Amino acid sequence: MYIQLSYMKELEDIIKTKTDIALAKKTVLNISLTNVNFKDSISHVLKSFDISIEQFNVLRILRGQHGKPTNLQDIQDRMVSKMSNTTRLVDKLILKGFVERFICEDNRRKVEIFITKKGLEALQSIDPKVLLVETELTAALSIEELTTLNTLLTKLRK
Amino acid sequence: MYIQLSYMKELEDIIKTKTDIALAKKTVLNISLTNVNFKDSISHVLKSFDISIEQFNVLRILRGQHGKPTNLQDIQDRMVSKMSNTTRLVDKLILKGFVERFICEDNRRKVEIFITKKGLEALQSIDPKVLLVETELTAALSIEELTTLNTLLTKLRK
DNA sequence: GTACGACAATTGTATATACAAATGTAATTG
DNA sequence: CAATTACATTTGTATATACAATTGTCGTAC
Repeated sequence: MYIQLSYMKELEDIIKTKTDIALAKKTVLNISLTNVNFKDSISHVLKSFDISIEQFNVLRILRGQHGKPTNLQDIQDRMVSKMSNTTRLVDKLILKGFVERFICEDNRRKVEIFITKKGLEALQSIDPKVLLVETELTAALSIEELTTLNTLLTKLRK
Repeated sequence: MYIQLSYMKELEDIIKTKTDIALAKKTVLNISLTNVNFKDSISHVLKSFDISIEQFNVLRILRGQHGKPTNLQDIQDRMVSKMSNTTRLVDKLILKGFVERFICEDNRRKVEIFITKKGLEALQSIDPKVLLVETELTAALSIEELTTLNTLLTKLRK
């Protein structure tokens, strides 16, 4: 009887563990698959504007500054995926005329980056297209379900 | 009264739309952030084994074949993020001695790729470390919550 | 005020990825 | 059976990313 109980307990642990394993792996895979889907769709939209997702994100960060100067570190800290080499990403945006870069007079080690009128106009034409895709991408879930999803994702990163 | 009702209706629509917008954008961002978190942690573990996530995934696909020959297209179809150039990824794995490549005798256009003993051994030592990280990454949610999360993610991709 | 460490950004280099063009093989069609 | 098309992979090239080393600037301690 003792043996049986011990055995049962062990088996329960194994089953529970295996469920945990499967769930953990499944979740990581599921997030990855969903992210690939999202990224592909949004990249596809941005492609016609000759801009990458990261460049788009940086432009939006700069717009959110409302003219306040932004240096490279600020940008990097606020970027979704901390990519190395924000310098060269900004270079690309400068080449396209979407941003300007000045040396900070208070601290000559820093640079100040501003979005240009052209950059703001580009964002204005891109925004609705991206929004449309984002809405389509999440259309399969109700508002309640999306809210739950966001709550769980936020909790997951705690 | 008519005007008021009409106005109310309009406002409701605007609020609803704005909520939708916020939720759609928030969800896309949340997935991206979570994915970056996951990827960073797993990459960090794999780094000590001198292997990338994509290489690790391909090795696992090959192991899942249990000796059945696998060609490049099969691998590509089963990869999470359809990267171009599986050829060069396999090249890296060959250099490390983790896989072997043969020309398929039935159809000389195809190549057959197998995981080697060394590759299987590498996977065996990597697996528990990755599993540990995956478990830690999902530890903030209960089994019920993780199940809900997976259900929602799956539904989202439909 | 000069020597030192810390800071902010840039540059160099290796590797990774995306996409198009090219190579070699097989199947099909007249 | 020669020519054409489709298939499976590889190669070329441009761009992107990761990481380390370097440059120029600032703050501080002596």
